[in-house]
Amino acid sequence: MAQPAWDEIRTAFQVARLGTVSGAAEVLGVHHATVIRHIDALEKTLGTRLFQRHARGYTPTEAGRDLLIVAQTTEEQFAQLSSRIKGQGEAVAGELTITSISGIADLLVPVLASFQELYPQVQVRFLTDMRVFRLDYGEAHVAIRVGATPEEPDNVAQPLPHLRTGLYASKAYIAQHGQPKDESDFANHRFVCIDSEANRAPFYRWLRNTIPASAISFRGTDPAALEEAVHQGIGIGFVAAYKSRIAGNLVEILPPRPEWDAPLWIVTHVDLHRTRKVQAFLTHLKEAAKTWLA
Amino acid sequence: MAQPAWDEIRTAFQVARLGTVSGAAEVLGVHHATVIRHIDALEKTLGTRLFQRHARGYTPTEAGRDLLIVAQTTEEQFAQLSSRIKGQGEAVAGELTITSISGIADLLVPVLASFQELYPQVQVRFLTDMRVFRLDYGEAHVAIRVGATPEEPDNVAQPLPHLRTGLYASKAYIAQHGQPKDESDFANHRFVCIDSEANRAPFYRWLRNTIPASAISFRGTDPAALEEAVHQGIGIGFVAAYKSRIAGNLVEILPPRPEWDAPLWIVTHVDLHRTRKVQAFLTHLKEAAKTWLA
DNA sequence: CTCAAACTGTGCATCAGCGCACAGCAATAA
DNA sequence: TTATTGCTGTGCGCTGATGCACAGTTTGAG
Repeated sequence: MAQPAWDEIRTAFQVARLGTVSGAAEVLGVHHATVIRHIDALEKTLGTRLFQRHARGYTPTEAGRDLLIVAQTTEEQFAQLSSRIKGQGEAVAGELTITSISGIADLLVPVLASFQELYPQVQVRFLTDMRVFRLDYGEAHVAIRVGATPEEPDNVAQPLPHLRTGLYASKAYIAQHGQPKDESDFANHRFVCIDSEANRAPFYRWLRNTIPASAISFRGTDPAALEEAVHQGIGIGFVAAYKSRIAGNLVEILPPRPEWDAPLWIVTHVDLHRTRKVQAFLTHLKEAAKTWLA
Repeated sequence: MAQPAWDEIRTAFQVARLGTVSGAAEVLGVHHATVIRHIDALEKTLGTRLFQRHARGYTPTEAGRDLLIVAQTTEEQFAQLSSRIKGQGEAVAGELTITSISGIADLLVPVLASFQELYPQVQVRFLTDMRVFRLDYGEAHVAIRVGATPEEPDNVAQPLPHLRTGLYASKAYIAQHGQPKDESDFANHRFVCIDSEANRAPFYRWLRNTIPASAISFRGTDPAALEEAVHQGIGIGFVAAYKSRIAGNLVEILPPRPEWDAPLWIVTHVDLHRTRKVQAFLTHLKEAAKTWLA
């Protein structure tokens, strides 16, 4: 059975509220003939008269009064919704979904925490996964990406300070195997490396080219596991510079080199990029990123 | 500030619910291009994106999810309203407003009582006044009129048994003044008459023509007062035949004559005449009217 | 009684919104 | 890889909804 058009209900609502076709037409900003046609159409689909017509106006029938009550609340609901939506583009509140690879979670979580402290009405969702979340599917407001420049057409990408990586060993490893004198000594040591040949991280390519396979004593697929291996003294491996500073039990074998740097990107979808909530987070993140260099 | 069109909100609601433009178009029975245009227009008036567009569909933003929730309840409200209105034309329930002149209230009230007993879900409003209520202003569902054939264009009028009127005196009057032997004796008696010369009731025209003014000892404007005067023994006067039967303290001076009869009419507005509720009352009233003759 | 104002109602011309058709893109299966 | 399916997006032609003008009615004031 045919459902009535919502616009016709709104027209009927104004007629019931004001009592005249002309008044409703003025409020709705249409010609009064349009109002009459809406009412006629609505009554036809409902199969009942909504109004008693007379020369001085329309008086609602029982059904018309029923519609008046229902549409009244609808009117209010929509008005609230409208102003809420119009306002929320300007308000820093509601959900804010951030995504990144899990490897840099400990870098971001403090930023998220301080951001939430700054804007208590924001509910932060922090999604990390091996796969790349898609902004154009609305999966997140902001993505932190590491690696090559994002090329998606509808995304806006902004650079963050590069993620510096150096070669480290734990104090436990040094105590057991000593510290390499120079690069020629590396063959006599034990290294930790990613298992995948396909991994395109520049420092692992360097490692595969420089270190003989025999010196690589631990391989794994999970970056977090490799990092833990370095901490446990299993071997020498690459660790992000900021993590080594936090850890305290690591000895720098080779300092970070520019060619090992991984570019960090803030990526947002064009549609959401302009909103004040996203902008607030972006400035906050960029501000926090300055301290990463120190 | 411009309010969004309700139809566009409904379109956006279906898109948010189904996730695709095409799906919403099919449900709404319009072309998918129309759906896209509605969304674009709605987002423009709201000044915010409601959906993230991608090749596989539309995923709602925060604002879109907000709209989804609000419009969801609206959808349900309207569906309920729609079926309620569609059904109520067929249901004998809700308000039923009856109107008549106050003079025949006691004739109608028993009918109303038994009707309400028959259909307990009906709430009866019984309006009586000196003025004639106007059906085309929606003041009542059914009017009981007495007198000339109603001529209003949008009203449907059905005849009821004529209202018979006779000349009566109370037993108290008879005890004091005796009973008139014949019409020539009327000049020696006391009569009760309406005060207005303009009153067109046929029996009062007869009275004004037949009874000398000197014999009319009580005049008034309110029919109820005149009737009470007859009961109190002030004089001989016209009383509806059915009332004299009920009263029991009245003596018939002249029996009802056909030329004194007042036509009774059931009048309804065309728009409401077809509804089952009104029809139910009409049949009930006509059935009850048959007993008035007995 | 007459006039003016306010309202409904309708035929007609116009224009905006609609459906249509096609292009383009993404995902899935073979 | 290629073919297929299902989706979005857009220009074009047309239909149906809209605005306009005028007629008819009622009400209230002078």
